[in-house]
Amino acid sequence: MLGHTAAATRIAKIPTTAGLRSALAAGMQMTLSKGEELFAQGDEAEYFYEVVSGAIRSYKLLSDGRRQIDAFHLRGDIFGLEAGREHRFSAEAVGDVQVVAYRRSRLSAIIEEDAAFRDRIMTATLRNLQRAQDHMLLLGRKTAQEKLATFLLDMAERLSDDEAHFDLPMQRSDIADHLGLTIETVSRTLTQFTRSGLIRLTPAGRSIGLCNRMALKSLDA
Amino acid sequence: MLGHTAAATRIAKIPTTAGLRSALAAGMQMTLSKGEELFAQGDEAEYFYEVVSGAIRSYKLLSDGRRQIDAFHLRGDIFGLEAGREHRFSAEAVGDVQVVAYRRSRLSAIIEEDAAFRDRIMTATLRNLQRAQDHMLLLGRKTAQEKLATFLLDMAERLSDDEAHFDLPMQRSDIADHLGLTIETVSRTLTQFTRSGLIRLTPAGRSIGLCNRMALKSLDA
DNA sequence: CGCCGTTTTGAGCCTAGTCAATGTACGTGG
DNA sequence: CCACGTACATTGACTAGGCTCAAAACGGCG
Repeated sequence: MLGHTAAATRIAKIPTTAGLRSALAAGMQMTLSKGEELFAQGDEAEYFYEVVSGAIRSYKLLSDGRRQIDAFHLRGDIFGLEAGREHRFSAEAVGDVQVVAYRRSRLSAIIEEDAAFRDRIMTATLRNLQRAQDHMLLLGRKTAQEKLATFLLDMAERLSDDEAHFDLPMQRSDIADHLGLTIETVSRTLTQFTRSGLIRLTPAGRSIGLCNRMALKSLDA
Repeated sequence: MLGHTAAATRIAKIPTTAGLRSALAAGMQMTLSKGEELFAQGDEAEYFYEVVSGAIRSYKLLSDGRRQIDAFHLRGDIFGLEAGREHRFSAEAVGDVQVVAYRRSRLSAIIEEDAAFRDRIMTATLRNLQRAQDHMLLLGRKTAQEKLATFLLDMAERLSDDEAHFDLPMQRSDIADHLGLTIETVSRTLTQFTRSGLIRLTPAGRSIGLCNRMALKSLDA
């Protein structure tokens, strides 16, 4: 039904470098290559993560394979912290990725001792919630054009310095499963944007230039 | 375009009773009647809230009036806590509601001193995030039938003791704006469920009995 | 009893999905 | 260096699920 592929391989959770954030909030740095799975829905939530470089997609699946990517996590984002014992969604590397893993069992100790780290966790969690709320509005109420416009502006803000040009780390099927569309609709809408002079696409389709941010903003509703 | 009505009136934020949770986590109890607004998107986020009884809808609007209700908050739910200074969504009473308001400015003090309350806040926030993630899957990838099946099972779990019979606090337009559908589709799908013997609807359409939870579960995907 | 808000039902349409084919970039090995 | 294979993206023709517009039915309440 949907463009879901991702034959991800499980990665051994072995730290490559030991990064130190603070005495207690020690994190293990790890590297994942394209498509590798960080954790799967149902896995014990022993760690939570911070992205150092690259992009992580976190997603849920329906029994028949339909996929919803609820977020792309980029540099600085913290994710994978759970209220319960198990991860409620899966997470994979979109391209090559570096993350820092924090032990959840140490969380209460960290929170008790390190006020700054506690604030970061709380703020990051609240920001994830905010993003989720914005995204529910997009999924439930925006048209395909509006969805793509919102997505492009968001990616420009998060990926580029000049807000005008950036390289998408993910492929069309990821975008489709994030926006609740099909790859065909994503492709068609981007072509339409190109023809209208809103954006400029490189042949490979991964590099994007925003030519008319005003028009995109107005499509964003 | 959508079934959005809600001519909500602003409520004066005056405590009716003073409820005490713990020495520091003092909350003001307040009562709202049907349709009253607790706060609006853009308001300063001076308080966050816990539902004592009734239901709160929290939602976002697009410029043309399209509405997405991202959550219904029922007894025990905590909501309205923000990372920034402003509320990122609006909140209204679905019916008559009692809530407890906590001052956000006291939050850091509370967190510092009261470990149990801190855990409740953190857990509540993480649960809100989990609910949001589940709901994104619903909005992005489920059919109308699946959406309604999921919704009914969720409401049964949260509203009824026997998980078989309950009264919906909200009207069709609320359900529609929560599930990313129109009121017509909600109504048609419920009629269809009734004809298939999955549920039983009282004339008013607000009281619902689940006759075949198995079948609903399988629709839930 | 009659009004008003809400829900239900009906008919037709449109946006996005499905199915299928073609095009393009890139890596591999002869 | 080029032929080939694979994965990804684009385009086209057609379909369908859910939306729109419209009207009728229903329930609650003054």
